Amino acid sequence: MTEHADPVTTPYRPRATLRDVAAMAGVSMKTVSRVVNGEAGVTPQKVDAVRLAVSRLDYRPNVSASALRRSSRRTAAIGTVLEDLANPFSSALLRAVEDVANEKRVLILAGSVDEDQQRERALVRAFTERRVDGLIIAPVGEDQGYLRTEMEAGTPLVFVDRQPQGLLADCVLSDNEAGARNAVHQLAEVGHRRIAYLGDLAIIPTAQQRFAGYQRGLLECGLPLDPAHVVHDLHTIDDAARATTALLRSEGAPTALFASQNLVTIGAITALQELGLEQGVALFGFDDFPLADLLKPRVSVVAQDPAAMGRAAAELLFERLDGERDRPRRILLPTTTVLRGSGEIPPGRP
Amino acid sequence: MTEHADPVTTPYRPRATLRDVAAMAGVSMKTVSRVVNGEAGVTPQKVDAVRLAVSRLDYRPNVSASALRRSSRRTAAIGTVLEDLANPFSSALLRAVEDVANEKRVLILAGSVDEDQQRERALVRAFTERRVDGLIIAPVGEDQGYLRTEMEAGTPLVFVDRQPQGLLADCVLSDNEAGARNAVHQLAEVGHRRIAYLGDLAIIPTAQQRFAGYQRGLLECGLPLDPAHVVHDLHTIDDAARATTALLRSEGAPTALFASQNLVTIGAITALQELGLEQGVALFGFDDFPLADLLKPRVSVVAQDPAAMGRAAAELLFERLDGERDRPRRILLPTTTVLRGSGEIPPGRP
DNA sequence: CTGAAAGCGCTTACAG
DNA sequence: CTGAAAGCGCTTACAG
Repeated sequence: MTEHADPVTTPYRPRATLRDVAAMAGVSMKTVSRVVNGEAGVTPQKVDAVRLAVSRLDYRPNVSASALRRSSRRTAAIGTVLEDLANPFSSALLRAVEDVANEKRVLILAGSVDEDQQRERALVRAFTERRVDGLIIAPVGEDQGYLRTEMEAGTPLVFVDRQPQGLLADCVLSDNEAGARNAVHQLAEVGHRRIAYLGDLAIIPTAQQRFAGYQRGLLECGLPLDPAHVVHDLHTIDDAARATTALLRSEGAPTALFASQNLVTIGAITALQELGLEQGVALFGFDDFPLADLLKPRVSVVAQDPAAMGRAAAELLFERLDGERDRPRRILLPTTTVLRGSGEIPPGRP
Repeated sequence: MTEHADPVTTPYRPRATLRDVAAMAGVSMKTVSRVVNGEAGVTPQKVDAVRLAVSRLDYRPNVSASALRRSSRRTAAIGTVLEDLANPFSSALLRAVEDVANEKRVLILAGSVDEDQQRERALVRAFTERRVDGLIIAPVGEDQGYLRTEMEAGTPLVFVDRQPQGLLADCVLSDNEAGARNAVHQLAEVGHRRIAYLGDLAIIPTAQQRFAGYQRGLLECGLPLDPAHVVHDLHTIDDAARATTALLRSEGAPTALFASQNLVTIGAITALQELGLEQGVALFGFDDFPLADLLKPRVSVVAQDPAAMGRAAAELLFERLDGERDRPRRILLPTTTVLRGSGEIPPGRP
């Protein structure tokens, strides 16, 4: 009992085990196991004795130990690998995953990758070494083939936001291209002919899709693609603000801006406000954000639904855990064009 | 090998174990264990043989199984219990915890309690049943005494945002009272004498502290506390907007508003904009929020630093895990008064 | 330097 | 209805 006592500091009181409960209740470990797991076929008398001992010892079963021995081998935990737990997109997605998992009494291990391939692999490895029952991943690496063994071992994998490469697996995506295209159509309809593209890192697949949608939109509207109006690789608010300022001060400045992502949109707004042009230049953002409708002008956006993505991904995952063995599914969620004002500003006079 | 084969669907390929690696490498399990854990004293020849087998079998050690046997009993995972993983405060805090934990190669189990005591206990129980190495908790329950056994068993506990009740443990708090008091002083300095309080659920300890700060501020500035200007129990944007509208339409309406929380501030802004009063009524919010400085007027706030809270909490926790056995510490983080414009609007003429 | 035996906390597969 | 023995995947504590 006191074998682990530390001579220097107060010893910790070791946690009670199944064996301790059995000893106190005067039954076998197997009987305690039955009671704790709610199995039928135990005398009410013994059930009471076990319950009493459990509560006296404040016994907490060791779920890891039981998972180790159980035939299902389930740990009742899933891993969620996201871009950045602090950003609104990732955190809304995570919360939706949590809500679905919670109904199944499953816990969430979560981590941020920050656009770093190494980190993606390190997190996945750490999660699989804990034998999570499944993984939801917003992939950043260029190849997810390293997950093949994991899939073959029966761990369901669902990718969100971006498609996996080098691996066939379930995924849940936003229709990035259609969303961007719609924004361009909307701006063209108001009369814009010089619509700039402000894009995130060009290596990001979703950024590529949004750029493709921008190009298609221009084409469909009979507008030329002006390379001077295309800026890639904006990853922070400051990046975007600087690029916007430069663009608007240039010869033949655009009359409308399409910002391919949250932070880029905010950077563009910052620049527009500094230049006093927020009512004079149209702006469309990809991704909605809190307070977009309290700004002046209110900000028009192509909205994704991160909560719906998280929910869909979690539901796919749990279907797999329930035995669904169909071929990989690909869920494409539509975006919503939200007209609030900034996207409807007409072109000014040249 | 094929004992678990399922006749109906493709069988999963069972994951390789230490035993499999040992067999393939032609060494004992103990030797594989040594290599995998980087222990010295193994012939380079055998190290190579083991490494080869590990990579051929794509062997992933089972961390739960090893934790079960290890004397330290560490699982290299901590639990984080927060209000709502989707809100900016919780998610910024979580991300900071993650960054500290990541350096220690420790994973995060996370969950939301949504102001629900039952959920707090259920999450804590689920985490402890997985034998997390420590817990960071933003408590909502009125009593955390149920965690005593856990503490005695040696699991470090750090509370954030709110103080634990019925339990002495480390905690990291914002100085809510001082922050609210400072806001009132600021508003009074500009000339306001009728400053309304818009508060969150009165049962929330931090709301109580902010209300106390509001009262103290009024007292110190020689202003009367007008019960008609105090509204409690606003928990959503809509609640706050409605209350603000009612307040501003009433006889002897306030000339300044103190909003005790994020969503309440946003609700107040919504109402002010609808009434066209955003430039005529002063507003101070507790808690900063993204875009506060892009609104018109820019929103003055008492800023907390959720990332600093998360970092401090995680650092406390890891100090405990490193053996620190001092008495519980209480870290009180100061707030920052950020003057942006809305808090400096002077009172209009009555 | 290496490995056989025992055991972490629990469940399985039996036998009674 | 109940329990003794074996074993999940790994590390400990030894012995050689």
